[in-house]
Amino acid sequence: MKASNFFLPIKKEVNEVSISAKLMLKSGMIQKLASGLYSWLPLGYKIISNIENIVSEEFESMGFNRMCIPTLHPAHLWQESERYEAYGKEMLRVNDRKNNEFIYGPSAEEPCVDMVRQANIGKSDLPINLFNIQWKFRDELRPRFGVVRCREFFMCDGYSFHETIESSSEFYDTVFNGYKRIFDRLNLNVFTKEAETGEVGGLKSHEFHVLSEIGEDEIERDGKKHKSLELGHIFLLGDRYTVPMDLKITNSDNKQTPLIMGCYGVGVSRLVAAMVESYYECKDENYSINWPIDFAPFKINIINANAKSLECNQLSGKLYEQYKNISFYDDRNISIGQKFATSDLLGSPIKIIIWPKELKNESVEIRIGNSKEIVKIEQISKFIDNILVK
RNA sequence: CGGGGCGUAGCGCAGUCUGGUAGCGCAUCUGCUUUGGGAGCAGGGGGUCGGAAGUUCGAAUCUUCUCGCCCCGACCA
Repeated sequence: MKASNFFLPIKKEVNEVSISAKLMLKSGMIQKLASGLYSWLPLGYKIISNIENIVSEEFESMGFNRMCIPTLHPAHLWQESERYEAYGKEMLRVNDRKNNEFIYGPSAEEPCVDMVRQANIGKSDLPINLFNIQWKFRDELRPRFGVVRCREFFMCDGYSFHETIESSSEFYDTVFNGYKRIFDRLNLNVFTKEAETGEVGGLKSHEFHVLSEIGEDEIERDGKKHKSLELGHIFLLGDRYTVPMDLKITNSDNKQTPLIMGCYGVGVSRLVAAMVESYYECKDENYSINWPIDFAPFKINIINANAKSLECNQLSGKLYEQYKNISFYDDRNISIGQKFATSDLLGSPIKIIIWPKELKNESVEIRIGNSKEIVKIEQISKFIDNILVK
């Protein structure tokens, strides 16, 4: 991507409490539309999509099938499970033109049960493991910290259907371990804790937390109090939904038995904030982000230090052609200071700076994290490829 | 839901107490000079002060109502 073709509205000043919200707004990742509602601008959308892909891959590798449930659900499904009343004001209720009642889903247990129910399944179809990554809405009392506690958020939610508690419980453990892999891949240092099943209900649940300034729970660690932020929550639901919604199969004794269900959530949009929160750096009041190479919005940032130099333009353009799909090429005719400021917020792990003076020695500067090296032009590909392979 | 606060140009703010029809920084536009960490100079454009009603000769400023937003608490899979 060329800077001149990319909508990246960087702001110098934003008024926000949390660092992640500040940086996400500043760097042009998101924009506030209303309280608790954020638009994802091109940069932010790349990041959330990368994370979505990682989460999706891991869910598939655990044995889930990806599907997609609409954001609007008919109210009657939620009346069947008796959560329509229980959810209270957090649930957004809307009517269509025929005055039928709908809700904007805060979760999707009910429609997912309905999906399986409609399929008229038998014992031999089990287990069934489904997930979707979809926008959810909860009308929070007090949205805060940008996309950390917002009203419309992007959530990955998995649902499992088994014949017995034993097999459901076994799968629960598979997901428990799968979650650890997801957070490992995202370089987030999570810990788990047993939790109340609360509104969702069921037999047991575990939460996945990361220590964070913007956490909303308080926990004790090494005798000290820390704030922690919940990123995931898994539930062994038993027959909490399958009994009231009448989802059952005929077992080998020719008896009708309710399916045993599990549900597994990960806050994808919240993950972005958690990651910004853990990858930012601050030097002399200048904030920068350092994205790990696996999910950086752009792996390579090509910085043309002088867009008026024919030689600089030629080499920059050539490098851009070579790494087009993974790079951001700052081709603008602006001061180098502004390009570095943009670069700091973009957070690419590999930065190639084409300086006129270095170019005279047939070299460019390459920065990886906080280290810099002068690399001969003919060595660039080798140098870069070596880092990309790792 | 209780307490506090804010709403003035795209963004960040001053002006409100003590009424006299708006100002600063950044951004933006034009020109010239610049380009090794958010360039400099000169010139220009953009708001009628969240909305409504009221008081007044006159309201960003005072009064009332209303909408939106934020912070603390409570709440939160």
